[in-house]
Amino acid sequence: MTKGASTKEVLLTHACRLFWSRGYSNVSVREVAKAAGVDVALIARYFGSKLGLFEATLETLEKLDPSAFPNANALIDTIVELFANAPDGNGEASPVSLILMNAGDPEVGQLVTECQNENWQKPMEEIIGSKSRAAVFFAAILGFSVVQKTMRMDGIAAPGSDEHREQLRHVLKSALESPEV
Amino acid sequence: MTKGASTKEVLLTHACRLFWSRGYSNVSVREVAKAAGVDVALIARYFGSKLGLFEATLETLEKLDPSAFPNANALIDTIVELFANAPDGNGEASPVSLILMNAGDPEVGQLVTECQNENWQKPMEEIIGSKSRAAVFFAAILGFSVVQKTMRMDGIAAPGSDEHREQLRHVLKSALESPEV
DNA sequence: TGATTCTGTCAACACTTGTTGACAAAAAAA
DNA sequence: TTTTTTTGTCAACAAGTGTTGACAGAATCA
Repeated sequence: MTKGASTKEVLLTHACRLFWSRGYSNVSVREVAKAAGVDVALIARYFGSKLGLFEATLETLEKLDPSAFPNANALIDTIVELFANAPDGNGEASPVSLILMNAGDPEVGQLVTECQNENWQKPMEEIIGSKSRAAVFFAAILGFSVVQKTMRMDGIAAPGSDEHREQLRHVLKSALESPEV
Repeated sequence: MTKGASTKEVLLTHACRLFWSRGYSNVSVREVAKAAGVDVALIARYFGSKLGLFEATLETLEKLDPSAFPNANALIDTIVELFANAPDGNGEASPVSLILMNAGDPEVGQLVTECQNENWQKPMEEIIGSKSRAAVFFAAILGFSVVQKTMRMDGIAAPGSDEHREQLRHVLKSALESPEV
């Protein structure tokens, strides 16, 4: 447990790691508590409930800031580097794992969908300037993320390599050229 | 319950619908049994266990037959029509929801990954003739599927419309032009 | 016919789940 | 100091989980 961090913070840290890698329903509050090295009851105290804890993990996610990107190409650059520098797949949080892994539970699924919409989708639409292209753009990110991080397909080059950057860049670039509807 | 179908078949039908739409861990055996209108114990009898029942649902999935596709364009045509004619999102089985919804449970995740690999990925590689392009191709299908069926983004045109076909076709076509690595 | 297998019902099992409230120790405030 | 608030511990609850075995009726076979 991180030195100096409060119990609440420690719980939140481990909850993020566990929920984001294995999904809401595959992680029990007892497991989170154990990982954090504290008692289960403290989750109820600090976050009200398991769902409250999950919500708190969502709130730690940063919102994409449209003003930080002059155009869509700058967005692509950032995303490409983000994927290139990501540790390759072990319990790493990614938009996609969050969304789909939790789509099975209606209550949780709605939380995740709203979070995705506010933090990523809307800003992307603003940067890209097209609702349909933004949707296709996001689909590309999502698909690539799953195939790379979750499924570890060997058709995808090693993260960090030039080939990997080219693959992802090509996908994102062509998403921006998708037909507007 | 479908007239004339055996109990085992009825169970399997409802298991497919439930598991594929909400994921393994979000569906209990009692729920499957109730939907099928039979007793819970029959699941153990006919399928051995819950995991056995899930495995059985995977075995009902058709393998993609490479010999049925002279080239990659034919594959695209088929997929585009598949998506166009799909009922829009209610508990419909799609490769993607299967894969990610169940990635949280190691045991289940492995089953799904193997199934995907055998039934779809390998045949696609054979048709496309490139491992890396096949991976990107699959990523495109996956991303598009989630965004359309699970998230229902309104940037994606209505399934069945010409615009929808154009969107998907563009995505798949450009995946085939991705850099080989 | 009787015997045997198939099919389904029921109650219970051992276990995990999220959640709660009583209680103690430590810290802060009076 | 005494009092109050914070922080953590413990045991237990009610509900749900997958699974099991004993049992009864129906169907099949001898």
